[in-house]
Amino acid sequence: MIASDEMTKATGRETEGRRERKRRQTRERIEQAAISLFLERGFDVTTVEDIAERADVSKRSFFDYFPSKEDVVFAWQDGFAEHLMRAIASRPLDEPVVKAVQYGLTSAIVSAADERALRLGELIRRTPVLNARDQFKYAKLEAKLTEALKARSRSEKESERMRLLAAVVIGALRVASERWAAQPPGGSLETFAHRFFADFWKTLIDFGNEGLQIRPD
Amino acid sequence: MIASDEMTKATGRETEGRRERKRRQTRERIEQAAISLFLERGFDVTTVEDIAERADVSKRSFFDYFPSKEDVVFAWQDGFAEHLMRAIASRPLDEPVVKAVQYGLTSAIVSAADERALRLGELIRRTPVLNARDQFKYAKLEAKLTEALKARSRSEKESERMRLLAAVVIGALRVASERWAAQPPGGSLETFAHRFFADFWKTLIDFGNEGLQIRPD
DNA sequence: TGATAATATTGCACTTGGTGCAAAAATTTA
DNA sequence: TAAATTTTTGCACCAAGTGCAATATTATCA
Repeated sequence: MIASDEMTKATGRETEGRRERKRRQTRERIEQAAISLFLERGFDVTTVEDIAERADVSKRSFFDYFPSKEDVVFAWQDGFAEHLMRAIASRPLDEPVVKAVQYGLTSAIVSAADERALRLGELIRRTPVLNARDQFKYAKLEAKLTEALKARSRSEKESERMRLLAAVVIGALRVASERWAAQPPGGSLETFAHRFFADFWKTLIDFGNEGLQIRPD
Repeated sequence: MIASDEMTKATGRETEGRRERKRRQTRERIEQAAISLFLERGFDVTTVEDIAERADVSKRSFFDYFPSKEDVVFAWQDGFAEHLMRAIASRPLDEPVVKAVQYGLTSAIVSAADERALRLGELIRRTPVLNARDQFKYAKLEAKLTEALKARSRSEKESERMRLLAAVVIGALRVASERWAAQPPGGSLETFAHRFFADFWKTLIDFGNEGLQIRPD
């Protein structure tokens, strides 16, 4: 139990008994074994037995730590949605939603982008079944974002707009992550995000204006 | 072989030998058996053997017609992307892209929305694994749309904008399908689509304007 | 400390989706 | 009718995942 405070590596070591510690260690061992095997050989050709063997646990135990093979790849991402929710909730209520979203997303992105994320991103991109699941993650993220935004809105009308904002902004997130991956590495992610969003809002206006010109054929 | 001309029910019956005819009939039998079982009992609890039995073929033969259980649900959707591509390609090149997209999408939606689509939509919505795959479909659709739009654009700059347009518009499609499903049935889909888009473009402008106000904290 | 309760780990049998292959059945062609 | 082609099937097999009961480990408390 209690996977809630994995962040308490330094602070809560006193309260972490042998049981919790061993369980955490085992989980980390499994995760490391799995990821390294995935990167070495590929996701599909790596069997759960391979992973279990390298992590020195039984195949059955693997499923006691992760509900599926795929979940090993995506477990670390779980924090992203939570971070985003918290970041948005922490913005002042009188702030324009769009601004709250931009800052929330930027904060979540920056905190999630590390070395491992890049390598896993590569793996996900070149593995169809992981790719599919990644899209599902975006959908769930969109749902959570919608929820967070609706919580800020006062009218029904505004709520409907928030659903649209979430959809549009998660779409932007997908594009942004593509562009960031295609960029020469080393740049500042904050700067990139800021520029991307600025361009994005401008482009939205262009699209909107073009769309408003449309008259029935 | 030859799944290419399934539309030739009336016209090409002379050229369709016993082999092709039986194969088509078997495929339809399997599909019907599967869908009806999915709707009766649910997707997860229906086994391929159940389907094969109701369709009176062997389990092995099922996989000769469909690569996976999920594919039975999504096979019919394959036409959507093609229709969209064709619809967009048929719009005049000097037409604003946004207009071409709106009309292309509307056309594809209208042609795809039938009785079966609604019931399958319900099934997909309440079955997580199908839901995931559905999201993947959207992603692939987005990729195809991007491709179609980039084919229309002349500059690199414009190409990048097209990637954004595709993302934003497919996001809109997701929201639109939600709203349509939540609506009292019986209305005109064309009218609904037209109104939705009009509202959508206006909302984009609002979001864009809000976004442009953002200054660094 | 030692007994006992709680939890973690494992082995094992089982179900299901999916594939490869070769034999058998149906269909077309000569 | 015989030969060639395609379809269908049976069968053995692999891998993901689950349920369950037995065992081992750790925590608790008298």
